[in-house]
Amino acid sequence: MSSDTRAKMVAGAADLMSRRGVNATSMREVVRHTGTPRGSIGHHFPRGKQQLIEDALVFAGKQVSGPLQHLTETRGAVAGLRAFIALWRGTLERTEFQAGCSVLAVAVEQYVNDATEKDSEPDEAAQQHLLDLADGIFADWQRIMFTALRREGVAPARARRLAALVIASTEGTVAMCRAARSAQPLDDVRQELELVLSSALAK
Amino acid sequence: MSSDTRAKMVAGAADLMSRRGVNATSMREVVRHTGTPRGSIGHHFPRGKQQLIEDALVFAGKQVSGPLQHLTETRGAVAGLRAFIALWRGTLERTEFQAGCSVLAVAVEQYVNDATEKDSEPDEAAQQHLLDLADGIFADWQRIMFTALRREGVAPARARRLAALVIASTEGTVAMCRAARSAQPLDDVRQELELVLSSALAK
DNA sequence: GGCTGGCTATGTCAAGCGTCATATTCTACA
DNA sequence: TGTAGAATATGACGCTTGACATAGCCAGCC
Repeated sequence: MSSDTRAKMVAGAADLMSRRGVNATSMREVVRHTGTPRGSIGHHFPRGKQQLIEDALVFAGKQVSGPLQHLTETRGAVAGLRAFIALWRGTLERTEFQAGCSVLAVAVEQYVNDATEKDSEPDEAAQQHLLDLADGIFADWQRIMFTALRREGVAPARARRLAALVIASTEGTVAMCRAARSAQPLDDVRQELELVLSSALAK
Repeated sequence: MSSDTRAKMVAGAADLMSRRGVNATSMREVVRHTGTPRGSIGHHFPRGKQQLIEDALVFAGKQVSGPLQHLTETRGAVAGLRAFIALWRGTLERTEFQAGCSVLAVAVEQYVNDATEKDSEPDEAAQQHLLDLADGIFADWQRIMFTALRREGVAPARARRLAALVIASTEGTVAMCRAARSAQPLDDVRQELELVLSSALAK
């Protein structure tokens, strides 16, 4: 099957991006890492690395939003928060704190493509597109948490702020855990976030 | 003065790192961007790019911890939180949401040096050192907030958790603001964090 | 069988990278 | 004033990168 190769490339790119970031992830390393043929890149990704990154991003986004959506719908906002954090904790510990969030990597870095030429600007449009994609994924996660809070009676504005707090603090904490090679910050933040959410729900 | 050139290189590297990330920041671009002589790199940074990054990191760390420490000491934890967030908001808006936090960039990326050879491992020790540095800076900011909370009567364990929440959520929010090209998440998160802190202080 | 079209394999290319070596200029002190 | 040492300028080297071109493979269908 052909799309098997393509899927492996996308997953491998997402994995490498979450470990090394966007610019440190080369297409050659993706194929090395996944055992996929180098020559197939041009076939599956005619727009090159930019396209690979885009696909890897939405892949990574769905990997999170899937479980998150399911759990908030079946067991509520607090359970969703716990699952969200547990999911990142799992990623961190499974990889010995080497992998983080590839969406955050895109939001923090600036993708620069070497093989672009002579126009005045490097590739501002491409970078904007990646940022739009990352923004959309963050917004997606936030919307899931927002909906769960609304369903449990939290006022719209408050729900928006709380959802932003949950997503942002978790993302930041994952990066800090990577630096500290410890999951302790995640536990600390989870504890405080649970307090905040349950107190907002009790009102 | 010689150290003037050196200081400009460090500041320029910190700025570029906060915009593009570690790997997308080349030494050639640092000297281009700062108008400093390329040949001086070897003089001021005998250990090369690794050393430049390290110096830029502690430079960026101090730029934040200075004001943060001063404000928490003179006006308390909540004022410190407001200043911390206002500081990042200023950076975001001044650069049209192009610059973020260079410490976060180090925590999210993996620095890979091209010009290393033939040993089995690339440069694991160098990367670990950068992570240690970033971890130390995060811990520094956290300690300042922790101390302020303690001074205002918050129990040690709680103060540690709250400090972690403040730093992590702010870092995450800054990255999200970059992706969204909007400071709205920062406002949302600031509002919720103020609620949390003041309620913890009221106890 | 033969052919066609989706894949794969491999090599080349220009450009950028960090580092090093060398040459030149500047500067401060004897 | 003379001179040593710091600072700067410049070019070369080996390497990797993304992109592209060419050629080989191997199904499925006439």
